[in-house]
Amino acid sequence: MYMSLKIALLGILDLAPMTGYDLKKSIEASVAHFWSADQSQIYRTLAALVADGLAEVEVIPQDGRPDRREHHITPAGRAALNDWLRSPLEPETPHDAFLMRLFFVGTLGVPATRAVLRARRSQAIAMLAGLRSVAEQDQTHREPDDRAPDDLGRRLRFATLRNGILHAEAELAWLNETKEALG
Amino acid sequence: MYMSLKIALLGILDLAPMTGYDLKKSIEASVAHFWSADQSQIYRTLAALVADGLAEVEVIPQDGRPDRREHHITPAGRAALNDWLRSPLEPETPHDAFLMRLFFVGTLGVPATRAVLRARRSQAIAMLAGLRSVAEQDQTHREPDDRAPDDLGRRLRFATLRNGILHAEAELAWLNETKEALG
DNA sequence: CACCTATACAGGACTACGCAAGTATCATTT
DNA sequence: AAATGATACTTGCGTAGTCCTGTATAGGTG
Repeated sequence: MYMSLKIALLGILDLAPMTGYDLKKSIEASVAHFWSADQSQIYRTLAALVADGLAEVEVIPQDGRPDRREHHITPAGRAALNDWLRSPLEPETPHDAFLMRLFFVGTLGVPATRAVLRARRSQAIAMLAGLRSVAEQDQTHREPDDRAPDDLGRRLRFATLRNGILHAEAELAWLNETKEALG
Repeated sequence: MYMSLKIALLGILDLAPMTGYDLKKSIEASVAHFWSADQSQIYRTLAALVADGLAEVEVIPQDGRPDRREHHITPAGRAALNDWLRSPLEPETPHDAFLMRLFFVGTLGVPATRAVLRARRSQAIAMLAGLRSVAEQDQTHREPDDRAPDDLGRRLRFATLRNGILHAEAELAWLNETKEALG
């Protein structure tokens, strides 16, 4: 959890300098399946990066529109990013509201329990469909004979999608198993 | 995310009245695989429940030790719990620091990427072993001919463990697939 | 012409949470 | 005799995050 939005911003700024506004859109377009951030939180975190010397602002005047405050990653920022990427992963403490619901819903009886499981099933199916369509586009837009230097990065971005897909499938398998176990 | 610790506390207090201290231990013993909470956060949230009329305190003097401030769920608390259990599940916005790491680690090259995946593998194996041992104890301690009124609750508590196990297995399967994909 | 959307940012109010330390006493262990 | 661990709760500090509102202006749509 710690520092993760800072890292997300540094990681994206490492690919290209951009404004807070651009970052918000970039997050929605590329890492939304495993991370999300509020607009105001992005601006605040960006200000923190600048304060820490990890990013710098280049003001680009525009007419009509507000100035672009384009943020560039600094060498210190790149070092902080790389340090974090190589640091040990702290095992995350789980917070799963759905499992909590299931844990306690038994007192309301079998019909209420089934309703909770059905709702989860709908969500899992929607999630799976969303991930699959993004993954297909990813496969389609890919050059057939890609020997580009960012080939590793592309494979890894695809792998994060596959992760979501396999977990969504596991969730559906678990839902079937659990439905059976309720008789 | 919202209200979930309140719900966890109400859910546990619905089974038996207890102190904040007891709640901390109860959470560690029963829902730790999908929820965790800091001690001070438990006390704060408990105070909020009392302020909202969802729980009441019964002070039980003890000699030597501090008084037990035993918290009991109120009818309003039970109603709030049941309302939440029947409310629609808000789809959770994901925050997965590991996938973020993987997404950006490509710039550091294949060896650093493999290191990240290996670390994840160790964690997944440890997680799986932990869940399996809890699940086995659960199976063993269970009465063979259980027709108790809380049979549904017991099955659901077991189902939350199975959920964790299936996801840990899915994670390992994904790790194997991803390792292959890196060549 | 009114409304909506996009671009671009700022700031307050609030919730949730974790870490750390402090207060107090008894029982057990070294 | 001193350290530790269990019971039981409190307080302060800092981080991370959301929601909502406000400030501008340009361009397109009904």
